[in-house]
Amino acid sequence: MNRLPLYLQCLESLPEDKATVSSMELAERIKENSAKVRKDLSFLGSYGVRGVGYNVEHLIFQIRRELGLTRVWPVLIVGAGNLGTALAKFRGFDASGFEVVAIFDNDPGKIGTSVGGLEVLDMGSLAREARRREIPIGIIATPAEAAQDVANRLVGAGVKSILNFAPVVLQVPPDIEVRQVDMATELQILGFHAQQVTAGA
Amino acid sequence: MNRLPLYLQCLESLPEDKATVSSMELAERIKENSAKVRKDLSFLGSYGVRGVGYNVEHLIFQIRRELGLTRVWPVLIVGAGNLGTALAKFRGFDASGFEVVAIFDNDPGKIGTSVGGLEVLDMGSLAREARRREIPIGIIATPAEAAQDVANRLVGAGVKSILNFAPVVLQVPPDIEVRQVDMATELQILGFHAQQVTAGA
DNA sequence: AGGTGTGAAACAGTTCACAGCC
DNA sequence: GGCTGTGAACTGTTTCACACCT
Repeated sequence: MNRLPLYLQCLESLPEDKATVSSMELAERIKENSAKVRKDLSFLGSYGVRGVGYNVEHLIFQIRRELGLTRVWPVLIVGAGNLGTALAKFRGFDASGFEVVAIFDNDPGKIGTSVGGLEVLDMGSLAREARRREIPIGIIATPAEAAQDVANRLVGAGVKSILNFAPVVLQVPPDIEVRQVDMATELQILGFHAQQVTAGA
Repeated sequence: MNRLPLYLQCLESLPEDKATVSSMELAERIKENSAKVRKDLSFLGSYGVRGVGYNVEHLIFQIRRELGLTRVWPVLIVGAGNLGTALAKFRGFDASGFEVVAIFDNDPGKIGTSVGGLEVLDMGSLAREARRREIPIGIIATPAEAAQDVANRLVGAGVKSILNFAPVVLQVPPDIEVRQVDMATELQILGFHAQQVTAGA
Protein backbone atom coordinates (compact mmCIF):
# COMPACT_ATOMS: atom_id res chain seq x y z
CA MET A 1 0.00 0.00 0.00
CA ASN A 2 1.47 3.32 -0.87
CA ARG A 3 0.44 5.24 2.19
CA LEU A 4 3.01 3.29 4.16
CA PRO A 5 5.89 5.70 3.50
CA LEU A 6 3.69 8.45 4.86
CA TYR A 7 3.00 6.56 8.08
CA LEU A 8 6.69 5.86 8.36
CA GLN A 9 7.61 9.50 8.03
CA CYS A 10 5.00 10.41 10.59
CA LEU A 11 6.12 7.81 13.09
CA GLU A 12 9.74 8.78 12.73
CA SER A 13 8.99 12.41 13.42
CA LEU A 14 7.21 11.56 16.65
CA PRO A 15 8.90 12.67 19.90
CA GLU A 16 11.49 10.16 21.10
CA ASP A 17 9.73 9.43 24.36
CA LYS A 18 6.44 8.51 22.77
CA ALA A 19 6.26 4.74 23.04
CA THR A 20 2.76 4.25 21.81
CA VAL A 21 0.45 5.91 19.32
CA SER A 22 -3.24 5.54 18.56
CA SER A 23 -4.86 5.35 15.17
CA MET A 24 -6.59 8.61 15.95
CA GLU A 25 -3.38 10.48 16.56
CA LEU A 26 -1.86 9.19 13.36
CA ALA A 27 -5.02 9.98 11.44
CA GLU A 28 -4.97 13.54 12.65
CA ARG A 29 -1.40 14.05 11.55
CA ILE A 30 -1.91 12.71 8.06
CA LYS A 31 -5.39 14.15 7.82
CA GLU A 32 -7.24 10.94 7.26
CA ASN A 33 -9.73 9.15 9.46
CA SER A 34 -8.80 6.61 12.05
CA ALA A 35 -10.65 3.71 10.47
CA LYS A 36 -8.49 4.03 7.40
CA VAL A 37 -5.35 4.06 9.47
CA ARG A 38 -6.41 0.97 11.35
CA LYS A 39 -7.27 -0.89 8.19
CA ASP A 40 -3.98 0.05 6.58
CA LEU A 41 -2.01 -1.04 9.59
CA SER A 42 -3.98 -4.18 10.30
CA PHE A 43 -3.03 -5.26 6.83
CA LEU A 44 0.57 -5.46 8.04
CA GLY A 45 -0.66 -8.10 10.42
CA SER A 46 0.48 -5.63 12.99
CA TYR A 47 0.11 -5.83 16.70
CA GLY A 48 -1.94 -2.90 17.88
CA VAL A 49 -3.06 -3.23 21.46
CA ARG A 50 -6.70 -2.54 22.24
CA GLY A 51 -7.22 0.29 24.61
CA VAL A 52 -3.62 1.41 24.11
CA GLY A 53 -2.59 1.82 20.52
CA TYR A 54 0.45 0.79 18.52
CA ASN A 55 3.98 0.41 19.75
CA VAL A 56 5.86 3.05 17.79
CA GLU A 57 9.17 1.21 17.65
CA HIS A 58 7.59 -2.00 16.53
CA LEU A 59 5.38 -0.35 13.96
CA ILE A 60 8.33 1.44 12.40
CA PHE A 61 10.14 -1.85 12.14
CA GLN A 62 7.17 -3.57 10.54
CA ILE A 63 6.64 -0.86 7.96
CA ARG A 64 10.30 -0.73 7.08
CA ARG A 65 10.30 -4.43 6.55
CA GLU A 66 7.19 -4.29 4.41
CA LEU A 67 8.82 -1.59 2.27
CA GLY A 68 11.99 -3.57 1.86
CA LEU A 69 14.03 -1.07 3.84
CA THR A 70 15.89 -3.70 5.77
CA ARG A 71 18.63 -3.29 3.23
CA VAL A 72 20.12 -0.20 1.64
CA TRP A 73 19.28 0.19 -2.02
CA PRO A 74 21.88 1.76 -4.28
CA VAL A 75 20.55 4.35 -6.71
CA LEU A 76 22.14 6.31 -9.52
CA ILE A 77 21.36 9.78 -10.77
CA VAL A 78 21.54 10.94 -14.37
CA GLY A 79 21.99 14.69 -14.73
CA ALA A 80 24.35 16.75 -12.58
CA GLY A 81 22.54 20.05 -12.94
CA ASN A 82 20.94 21.82 -10.04
CA LEU A 83 18.30 19.18 -9.59
CA GLY A 84 20.71 16.27 -9.82
CA THR A 85 22.99 18.05 -7.40
CA ALA A 86 20.17 18.70 -4.98
CA LEU A 87 19.28 15.04 -5.07
CA ALA A 88 22.87 13.90 -4.68
CA LYS A 89 23.27 16.10 -1.64
CA PHE A 90 19.92 15.27 -0.11
CA ARG A 91 20.84 13.47 3.10
CA GLY A 92 17.30 12.28 3.67
CA PHE A 93 17.86 9.31 1.38
CA ASP A 94 20.14 7.57 3.83
CA ALA A 95 17.51 7.55 6.52
CA SER A 96 15.03 6.23 3.98
CA GLY A 97 17.17 3.27 3.05
CA PHE A 98 18.71 4.54 -0.16
CA GLU A 99 22.22 5.54 -1.11
CA VAL A 100 23.22 7.53 -4.15
CA VAL A 101 26.24 5.67 -5.45
CA ALA A 102 26.85 7.32 -8.82
CA ILE A 103 25.96 10.41 -10.79
CA PHE A 104 26.28 10.83 -14.54
CA ASP A 105 26.25 13.71 -17.01
CA ASN A 106 27.27 14.24 -20.61
CA ASP A 107 28.66 17.74 -20.16
CA PRO A 108 32.47 17.53 -20.37
CA GLY A 109 32.61 20.56 -18.10
CA LYS A 110 30.92 18.62 -15.33
CA ILE A 111 32.48 15.21 -15.79
CA GLY A 112 35.17 14.64 -13.22
CA THR A 113 33.92 17.33 -10.85
CA SER A 114 32.63 16.37 -7.44
CA VAL A 115 28.99 16.58 -6.48
CA GLY A 116 27.82 15.63 -3.02
CA GLY A 117 30.99 13.63 -2.51
CA LEU A 118 30.66 11.74 -5.78
CA GLU A 119 32.66 12.16 -8.95
CA VAL A 120 30.46 12.97 -11.91
CA LEU A 121 30.88 10.20 -14.46
CA ASP A 122 30.55 10.22 -18.22
CA MET A 123 27.26 8.93 -19.61
CA GLY A 124 29.34 6.49 -21.61
CA SER A 125 30.17 4.57 -18.47
CA LEU A 126 26.57 4.34 -17.30
CA ALA A 127 25.84 0.84 -18.55
CA ARG A 128 29.11 -0.56 -17.26
CA GLU A 129 28.75 0.95 -13.80
CA ALA A 130 25.08 0.12 -13.41
CA ARG A 131 25.74 -3.48 -14.37
CA ARG A 132 28.84 -3.87 -12.28
CA ARG A 133 27.20 -2.53 -9.13
CA GLU A 134 23.80 -4.04 -9.89
CA ILE A 135 21.97 -0.77 -9.38
CA PRO A 136 18.21 -1.40 -9.63
CA ILE A 137 17.02 2.19 -9.39
CA GLY A 138 17.80 5.21 -11.55
CA ILE A 139 16.78 8.83 -11.16
CA ILE A 140 16.40 11.01 -14.24
CA ALA A 141 17.23 14.64 -13.50
CA THR A 142 17.89 15.83 -17.03
CA PRO A 143 16.10 18.29 -19.30
CA ALA A 144 12.98 16.94 -20.98
CA GLU A 145 14.67 16.46 -24.34
CA ALA A 146 17.19 13.99 -22.96
CA ALA A 147 14.87 12.01 -20.73
CA GLN A 148 13.61 9.34 -23.11
CA ASP A 149 17.09 8.59 -24.36
CA VAL A 150 18.37 8.33 -20.81
CA ALA A 151 15.48 6.04 -19.94
CA ASN A 152 16.42 3.76 -22.82
CA ARG A 153 19.99 3.60 -21.63
CA LEU A 154 18.92 2.88 -18.07
CA VAL A 155 16.72 0.05 -19.21
CA GLY A 156 19.56 -1.25 -21.32
CA ALA A 157 21.80 -1.13 -18.27
CA GLY A 158 19.48 -3.38 -16.30
CA VAL A 159 17.82 -0.72 -14.18
CA LYS A 160 14.37 -1.91 -13.12
CA SER A 161 12.83 1.19 -11.55
CA ILE A 162 13.00 4.79 -12.71
CA LEU A 163 12.17 7.97 -10.87
CA ASN A 164 11.65 10.60 -13.53
CA PHE A 165 11.79 14.32 -12.83
CA ALA A 166 11.66 15.37 -16.47
CA PRO A 167 8.26 16.51 -17.74
CA VAL A 168 7.86 13.71 -20.25
CA VAL A 169 5.79 10.55 -20.22
CA LEU A 170 8.44 7.90 -20.66
CA GLN A 171 7.87 4.92 -22.90
CA VAL A 172 9.44 1.84 -21.33
CA PRO A 173 8.97 -1.93 -21.42
CA PRO A 174 6.18 -3.24 -19.21
CA ASP A 175 8.45 -4.80 -16.60
CA ILE A 176 10.05 -1.46 -15.78
CA GLU A 177 8.40 0.65 -13.13
CA VAL A 178 8.38 4.38 -13.62
CA ARG A 179 7.34 7.02 -11.16
CA GLN A 180 6.88 10.51 -12.39
CA VAL A 181 7.54 13.61 -10.34
CA ASP A 182 6.34 16.52 -12.35
CA MET A 183 6.46 19.96 -10.85
CA ALA A 184 4.47 21.55 -13.63
CA THR A 185 1.71 19.01 -13.10
CA GLU A 186 1.69 19.60 -9.38
CA LEU A 187 1.47 23.33 -9.93
CA GLN A 188 -1.34 22.88 -12.39
CA ILE A 189 -3.31 20.96 -9.82
CA LEU A 190 -2.68 23.69 -7.27
CA GLY A 191 -3.50 26.34 -9.85
CA PHE A 192 -6.79 24.65 -10.46
CA HIS A 193 -7.59 25.18 -6.83
CA ALA A 194 -6.33 28.72 -6.70
CA GLN A 195 -8.70 29.39 -9.55
CA GLN A 196 -11.64 27.99 -7.65
CA VAL A 197 -10.80 30.05 -4.59
CA THR A 198 -10.38 33.20 -6.62
CA ALA A 199 -13.57 32.60 -8.52
CA GLY A 200 -15.46 31.95 -5.32
CA ALA A 201 -14.35 35.18 -3.67
CA MET B 1 -9.83 15.57 -12.34
CA ASN B 2 -6.13 15.35 -11.83
CA ARG B 3 -5.21 13.38 -14.88
CA LEU B 4 -5.85 16.45 -16.97
CA PRO B 5 -2.29 17.79 -16.71
CA LEU B 6 -1.09 14.46 -18.00
CA TYR B 7 -3.36 14.64 -21.04
CA LEU B 8 -2.20 18.16 -21.62
CA GLN B 9 1.43 17.19 -21.56
CA CYS B 10 0.70 14.35 -23.92
CA LEU B 11 -1.24 16.47 -26.36
CA GLU B 12 1.41 19.15 -26.39
CA SER B 13 4.14 16.68 -27.21
CA LEU B 14 2.22 15.38 -30.23
CA PRO B 15 3.71 16.14 -33.67
CA GLU B 16 2.67 19.57 -34.94
CA ASP B 17 0.88 18.25 -37.99
CA LYS B 18 -1.38 15.91 -36.07
CA ALA B 19 -4.77 17.60 -36.13
CA THR B 20 -6.76 14.86 -34.55
CA VAL B 21 -6.22 12.16 -31.97
CA SER B 22 -8.27 9.17 -30.84
CA SER B 23 -8.90 8.02 -27.30
CA MET B 24 -6.97 4.88 -28.12
CA GLU B 25 -3.85 6.74 -29.13
CA LEU B 26 -3.93 8.84 -26.00
CA ALA B 27 -4.61 5.80 -23.86
CA GLU B 28 -1.60 4.04 -25.28
CA ARG B 29 0.68 6.94 -24.50
CA ILE B 30 -0.40 7.33 -20.92
CA LYS B 31 -0.83 3.59 -20.44
CA GLU B 32 -4.48 3.59 -19.56
CA ASN B 33 -7.44 2.22 -21.40
CA SER B 34 -9.42 4.14 -23.93
CA ALA B 35 -12.71 4.04 -22.02
CA LYS B 36 -11.10 5.92 -19.18
CA VAL B 37 -9.72 8.53 -21.53
CA ARG B 38 -13.10 9.03 -23.13
CA LYS B 39 -14.84 9.36 -19.80
CA ASP B 40 -12.28 11.83 -18.55
CA LEU B 41 -12.54 13.93 -21.66
CA SER B 42 -16.29 13.74 -22.02
CA PHE B 43 -16.45 15.26 -18.59
CA LEU B 44 -14.97 18.42 -20.10
CA GLY B 45 -18.08 18.53 -22.22
CA SER B 46 -15.62 18.17 -25.03
CA TYR B 47 -16.30 17.81 -28.66
CA GLY B 48 -14.93 14.51 -29.77
CA VAL B 49 -16.09 13.50 -33.23
CA ARG B 50 -17.35 9.98 -33.72
CA GLY B 51 -15.39 8.00 -36.21
CA VAL B 52 -12.62 10.58 -36.11
CA GLY B 53 -11.38 11.47 -32.64
CA TYR B 54 -10.59 14.71 -30.86
CA ASN B 55 -9.33 17.92 -32.38
CA VAL B 56 -5.94 18.34 -30.76
CA GLU B 57 -5.92 22.13 -30.83
CA HIS B 58 -9.37 22.39 -29.37
CA LEU B 59 -8.77 19.79 -26.71
CA ILE B 60 -5.62 21.56 -25.52
CA PHE B 61 -7.58 24.75 -25.25
CA GLN B 62 -10.37 23.12 -23.28
CA ILE B 63 -8.03 21.44 -20.84
CA ARG B 64 -6.05 24.62 -20.32
CA ARG B 65 -9.23 26.46 -19.59
CA GLU B 66 -10.42 23.82 -17.17
CA LEU B 67 -7.09 24.00 -15.35
CA GLY B 68 -7.23 27.76 -15.12
CA LEU B 69 -4.25 28.18 -17.41
CA THR B 70 -5.78 31.00 -19.37
CA ARG B 71 -3.88 33.31 -17.09
CA VAL B 72 -0.32 33.16 -15.80
CA TRP B 73 -0.08 32.42 -12.07
CA PRO B 74 2.72 34.01 -10.14
CA VAL B 75 4.54 31.70 -7.74
CA LEU B 76 7.24 32.25 -5.18
CA ILE B 77 9.99 29.92 -4.03
CA VAL B 78 11.39 29.68 -0.54
CA GLY B 79 14.89 28.25 -0.39
CA ALA B 80 17.65 29.16 -2.82
CA GLY B 81 19.68 25.98 -2.47
CA ASN B 82 20.19 23.58 -5.32
CA LEU B 83 16.57 22.55 -5.43
CA GLY B 84 15.23 26.10 -5.26
CA THR B 85 17.69 27.08 -7.93
CA ALA B 86 16.68 24.19 -10.14
CA LEU B 87 13.06 25.22 -9.78
CA ALA B 88 13.79 28.88 -10.42
CA LYS B 89 15.64 28.01 -13.59
CA PHE B 90 13.16 25.44 -14.80
CA ARG B 91 11.79 26.96 -17.97
CA GLY B 92 8.98 24.46 -18.19
CA PHE B 93 6.85 26.52 -15.83
CA ASP B 94 6.24 29.24 -18.36
CA ALA B 95 4.72 26.84 -20.80
CA SER B 96 2.58 25.45 -18.00
CA GLY B 97 1.12 28.83 -17.11
CA PHE B 98 3.26 29.70 -14.10
CA GLU B 99 5.91 32.29 -13.51
CA VAL B 100 8.38 32.32 -10.68
CA VAL B 101 8.37 35.94 -9.54
CA ALA B 102 10.38 35.80 -6.33
CA ILE B 103 12.79 33.60 -4.42
CA PHE B 104 13.63 33.85 -0.74
CA ASP B 105 16.31 32.54 1.58
CA ASN B 106 17.56 33.31 5.05
CA ASP B 107 21.25 32.77 4.31
CA PRO B 108 22.95 36.19 4.21
CA GLY B 109 25.47 34.72 1.80
CA LYS B 110 22.71 34.08 -0.71
CA ILE B 111 20.55 37.14 -0.23
CA GLY B 112 21.17 39.63 -2.98
CA THR B 113 22.69 37.11 -5.37
CA SER B 114 20.94 36.30 -8.61
CA VAL B 115 19.26 32.97 -9.27
CA GLY B 116 17.59 32.27 -12.57
CA GLY B 117 17.35 35.98 -13.24
CA LEU B 118 15.82 36.79 -9.86
CA GLU B 119 17.43 38.46 -6.91
CA VAL B 120 17.30 36.30 -3.80
CA LEU B 121 15.30 38.15 -1.16
CA ASP B 122 15.48 38.04 2.60
CA MET B 123 12.86 35.89 4.29
CA GLY B 124 11.93 38.98 6.24
CA SER B 125 10.41 40.52 3.15
CA LEU B 126 8.35 37.44 2.28
CA ALA B 127 5.07 38.59 3.76
CA ARG B 128 5.33 42.06 2.29
CA GLU B 129 6.19 40.83 -1.22
CA ALA B 130 3.64 38.04 -1.24
CA ARG B 131 0.91 40.43 -0.16
CA ARG B 132 1.91 43.22 -2.50
CA ARG B 133 2.02 40.98 -5.54
CA GLU B 134 -0.87 38.82 -4.42
CA ILE B 135 0.99 35.59 -4.95
CA PRO B 136 -1.35 32.65 -4.37
CA ILE B 137 1.16 29.81 -4.68
CA GLY B 138 4.34 29.12 -2.74
CA ILE B 139 6.96 26.42 -3.22
CA ILE B 140 8.92 25.18 -0.23
CA ALA B 141 12.42 24.06 -1.21
CA THR B 142 14.08 24.22 2.17
CA PRO B 143 15.52 21.56 4.46
CA ALA B 144 12.96 19.60 6.47
CA GLU B 145 13.66 21.47 9.71
CA ALA B 146 12.62 24.80 8.24
CA ALA B 147 9.58 23.68 6.31
CA GLN B 148 6.84 24.00 8.92
CA ASP B 149 8.01 27.46 9.90
CA VAL B 150 8.10 28.53 6.27
CA ALA B 151 4.63 27.11 5.76
CA ASN B 152 3.34 29.18 8.66
CA ARG B 153 4.85 32.31 7.19
CA LEU B 154 3.42 31.55 3.76
CA VAL B 155 -0.03 31.10 5.21
CA GLY B 156 0.41 34.32 7.15
CA ALA B 157 1.36 36.05 3.92
CA GLY B 158 -1.90 35.06 2.27
CA VAL B 159 -0.59 32.19 0.15
CA LYS B 160 -3.40 29.72 -0.55
CA SER B 161 -1.59 26.78 -2.12
CA ILE B 162 1.72 25.23 -1.17
CA LEU B 163 3.92 22.84 -3.09
CA ASN B 164 6.19 21.22 -0.52
CA PHE B 165 9.43 19.46 -1.42
CA ALA B 166 10.58 19.02 2.16
CA PRO B 167 10.02 15.56 3.64
CA VAL B 168 7.60 16.72 6.32
CA VAL B 169 3.85 16.47 6.62
CA LEU B 170 2.87 20.11 6.97
CA GLN B 171 0.19 21.19 9.39
CA VAL B 172 -1.85 24.00 7.85
CA PRO B 173 -5.35 25.46 8.16
CA PRO B 174 -8.03 23.57 6.26
CA ASP B 175 -8.50 26.20 3.57
CA ILE B 176 -4.89 25.89 2.45
CA GLU B 177 -4.07 23.29 -0.16
CA VAL B 178 -0.80 21.45 0.15
CA ARG B 179 0.78 19.14 -2.34
CA GLN B 180 3.68 17.07 -1.26
CA VAL B 181 6.53 16.01 -3.50
CA ASP B 182 8.61 13.62 -1.54
CA MET B 183 11.56 11.96 -3.21
CA ALA B 184 12.19 9.58 -0.35
CA THR B 185 8.58 8.41 -0.52
CA GLU B 186 8.79 7.92 -4.25
CA LEU B 187 11.96 5.92 -3.88
CA GLN B 188 10.40 3.82 -1.17
CA ILE B 189 7.55 2.93 -3.46
CA LEU B 190 10.03 2.01 -6.18
CA GLY B 191 12.15 0.14 -3.68
CA PHE B 192 9.13 -1.88 -2.71
CA HIS B 193 8.91 -3.02 -6.30
CA ALA B 194 12.60 -3.65 -6.68
CA GLN B 195 12.27 -5.90 -3.68
CA GLN B 196 9.45 -7.88 -5.28
CA VAL B 197 11.41 -8.29 -8.50
CA THR B 198 14.53 -9.37 -6.66
CA ALA B 199 12.60 -11.76 -4.47
CA GLY B 200 10.87 -13.23 -7.48
CA ALA B 201 14.11 -13.90 -9.33
C1' DA C 1 -13.25 4.05 29.48
C1' DG C 2 -10.31 3.75 25.65
C1' DG C 3 -8.87 1.88 21.46
C1' DT C 4 -8.15 -2.07 18.01
C1' DG C 5 -9.81 -5.24 14.28
C1' DT C 6 -13.12 -6.12 11.01
C1' DG C 7 -17.57 -7.38 8.71
C1' DA C 8 -20.96 -4.80 6.20
C1' DA C 9 -22.63 -0.61 3.87
C1' DA C 10 -21.62 3.34 1.07
C1' DC C 11 -19.05 5.43 -2.23
C1' DA C 12 -15.74 6.21 -6.05
C1' DG C 13 -13.40 4.92 -9.83
C1' DT C 14 -12.77 1.69 -13.71
C1' DT C 15 -14.05 -1.25 -17.36
C1' DC C 16 -17.43 -3.26 -20.43
C1' DA C 17 -20.25 -3.11 -24.14
C1' DC C 18 -23.03 -1.09 -27.26
C1' DA C 19 -26.09 2.50 -29.39
C1' DG C 20 -25.38 6.23 -32.27
C1' DC C 21 -23.00 9.36 -35.30
C1' DC C 22 -19.64 10.50 -38.96
C1' DG D 1 -15.56 1.04 -40.62
C1' DG D 2 -14.04 3.74 -37.04
C1' DC D 3 -14.58 6.09 -32.90
C1' DT D 4 -17.21 8.74 -29.37
C1' DG D 5 -20.37 9.03 -25.33
C1' DT D 6 -22.45 6.75 -21.72
C1' DG D 7 -25.55 3.61 -19.00
C1' DA D 8 -24.69 -0.64 -16.47
C1' DA D 9 -21.67 -3.92 -14.16
C1' DC D 10 -17.83 -4.43 -11.62
C1' DT D 11 -13.84 -3.59 -8.63
C1' DG D 12 -11.51 -1.24 -5.16
C1' DT D 13 -11.42 1.95 -1.41
C1' DT D 14 -13.37 4.46 2.43
C1' DT D 15 -16.33 4.90 6.17
C1' DC D 16 -19.43 3.14 9.68
C1' DA D 17 -20.43 0.71 13.59
C1' DC D 18 -19.75 -2.50 16.90
C1' DA D 19 -17.84 -6.79 19.10
C1' DC D 20 -14.04 -7.49 21.74
C1' DC D 21 -9.78 -6.88 24.39
C1' DT D 22 -7.00 -4.44 28.38
